[in-house]
Amino acid sequence: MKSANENLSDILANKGLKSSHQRLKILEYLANNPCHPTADKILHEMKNELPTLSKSTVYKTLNSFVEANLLRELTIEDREIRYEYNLEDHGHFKCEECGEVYDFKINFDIFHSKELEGFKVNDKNIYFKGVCKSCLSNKN
Amino acid sequence: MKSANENLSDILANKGLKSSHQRLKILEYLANNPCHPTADKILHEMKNELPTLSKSTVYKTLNSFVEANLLRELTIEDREIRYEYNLEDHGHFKCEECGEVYDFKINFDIFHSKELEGFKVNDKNIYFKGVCKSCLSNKN
DNA sequence: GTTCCTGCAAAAGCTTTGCAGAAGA
DNA sequence: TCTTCTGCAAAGCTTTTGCAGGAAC
Repeated sequence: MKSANENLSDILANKGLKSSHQRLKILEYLANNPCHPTADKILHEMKNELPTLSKSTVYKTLNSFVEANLLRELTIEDREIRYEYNLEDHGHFKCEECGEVYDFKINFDIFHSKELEGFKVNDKNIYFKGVCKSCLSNKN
Repeated sequence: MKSANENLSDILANKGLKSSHQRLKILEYLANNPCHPTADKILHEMKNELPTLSKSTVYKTLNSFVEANLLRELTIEDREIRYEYNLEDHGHFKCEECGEVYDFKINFDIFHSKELEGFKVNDKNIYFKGVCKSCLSNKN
C-alpha cells in the first residue's frame, strides 16, 4: 500500500515537476485543507513542519502547480490570490463578514452564449459575495 | 434639454456624492467607454482633458463610485482591478492573448444551489478565460 | 464658512526576480 | 554530474494613506 506522499510524488512526476520535501508538503496541505488559502496562510500554517520555508518558495511552488494545472487560482478579491486543489467545476461564495469562502456545486454546461461562439474557453469561474448563513444567524 | 453632464451630476447627487470636474469626467469616460479599463488606463486616457489629474484622485474616485454602487469592480486577474459602468447582470470573457475583456449576456437566475440556502447573496460574478475569436483567426 | 475633494509624495502590501548554495535524479 | 529547487534579500507594481491647499455649495 502506497503512502499518501508516494501518491503525491507520482502526481508531481506526471506533471513534469521535480519532487521536493517542500513541494510534497505544500501539495499535501492543499489536498487536505479545502479552505482556499492564500500564499501567506500556507506559509504560516507550515512554519511548524517546515521552519525554514520561505515566501518565495511558496509563491514559486504555487505558480508551478497552477501552470501544471494541479491547482486552481481564485481571484475573488484583488491582492488576495487563493488556491485550491479541487479542480472540479464549482462556484465560490465569499462571505463579506467573516471572509470565509464556501464551495457550491454548479453545472457549468448550462451556460450557452451566442456572443461567445467562435471563442475558445479554457477556464470558467463563478463567484458570489454576500453574507453566509452562520454570520446571518449570529446577528440575530 | 439637459446636457449629459447635468445628468451625470444628478446621478452623483442621488448617490450622495459631491460633484467635481474630475468626478464628472471620470464617470463620463466610463459611461462612454465600455472597455473595462483599469485605474491606470483611465488616468492615461484623461491626461489630455485633465492634465493635472492624479493617480490618487482616480483611485479615490473609483472607490467612492464602487461603494455607491455606481460602478462595478472586476477582479478577473490579481493586481488588475477593472471598472465598468454597466450594472446589468452579465458575464465577462478575458482573452489570454490580447487581454481584451468581452461582455456576454447571461441569466443569473438559472443558478440555484441548495448549498447556498440561507445565505444572503449581494453580488454575482462570472468570468471565463480563453482565446477570443479575433485572436484565433489571426493564428490561421 | 464648512465640508469635502484634489494631488503630491510617501507608505503599504502582495508578488516576482536574482543569485548563491543545496537538494534531487 | 547536471539540473532544478530553495531561501534570502531586493526590486516591482498596484493601491492606499497623510496632509496641505483648493474647489464646491
